Amino acid sequence: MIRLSRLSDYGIVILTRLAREPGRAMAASTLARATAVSTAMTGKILKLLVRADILVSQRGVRGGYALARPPETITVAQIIEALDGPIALTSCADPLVHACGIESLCPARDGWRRINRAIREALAGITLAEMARTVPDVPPPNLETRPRAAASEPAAATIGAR
Amino acid sequence: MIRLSRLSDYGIVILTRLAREPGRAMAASTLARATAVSTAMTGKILKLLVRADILVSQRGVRGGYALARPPETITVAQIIEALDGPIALTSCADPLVHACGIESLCPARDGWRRINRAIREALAGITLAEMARTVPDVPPPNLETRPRAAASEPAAATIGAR
DNA sequence: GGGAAATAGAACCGAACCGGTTCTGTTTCA
DNA sequence: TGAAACAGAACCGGTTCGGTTCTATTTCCC
Repeated sequence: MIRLSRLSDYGIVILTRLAREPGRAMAASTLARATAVSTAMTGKILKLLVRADILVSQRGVRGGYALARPPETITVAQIIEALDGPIALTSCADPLVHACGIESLCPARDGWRRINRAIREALAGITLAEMARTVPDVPPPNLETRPRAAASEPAAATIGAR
Repeated sequence: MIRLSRLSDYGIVILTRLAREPGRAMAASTLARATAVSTAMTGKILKLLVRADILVSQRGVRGGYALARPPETITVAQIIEALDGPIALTSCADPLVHACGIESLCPARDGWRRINRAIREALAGITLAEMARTVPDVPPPNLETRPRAAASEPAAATIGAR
């Protein structure tokens, strides 16, 4: 199956959490608890998202992370690109990389490009705001203090059956 | 980056080749030569595609592989599912698997489903016929006898930059 | 009828990649 | 000045993937 790396997987969960209170900044440790993603992993992800200008960070004692822009303007495609690099099923379609060697002959060349574009557009069409909006009406019961037990299973669990 | 396994990568190339002459059956070795994919790999892929009813096979001396249906009815989604299993970026959205543990709380749950659907629809919207149709007008110069040199690079080469 | 050609299927292996951790450095605030 | 928090890089073990190899079975043709 096509699979999303856990980095992106967790990243989206974390951002979704932040998007529920767009103004508020939260510390990495708090976000880790809120999403049941390990603190180390959370930190790694948050740093990557800062570099991609999706988050802004405040260092120091009262520091934390907050969305750099309104969640309506952040797309899933941007998040995945920030965490896992360019969205392209095959580099065949990447005009920069010439790994193929038989590009000019490759009968599927244009097809690849088409596929990649379809995927990218699909992911660019979903905003973080939409992701956060789909939370059930019931205000999720105080995730922050949820017993650590639930954390044994990673938040947005794993990947397709192999 | 979201990445497509080489199985699917090569598979699409191979099928594209077959789709250029939908009626004709070709031996695995011939297809391998035509696509510059190793014979072993080609064989593996072809067998999987037969199991998925995308190809039909004829055993024995004059055997070979041919499309089981017109290329217009074969979608990229079907091909990928045949070779790599179900298309789902995360199993979070798979109603069968309950790996998450905190499903009912997961704020991104519906979002995942939305993402997965978008991807699946994008891939289901591209048919093998379309892939094959994009071959440049120039009839590709007799791939069957192309010098083996070109095969040092795999056909539809690799995957996003890491 | 037998052998060659071709597919079917499973098992196997090395290596790259990924998920995850740890450590050190820097910034900020009280 | 020290604790809390972010920044960044290095590191490591395990899983998975790409690819090969081997054996069995089918079919055609001489």
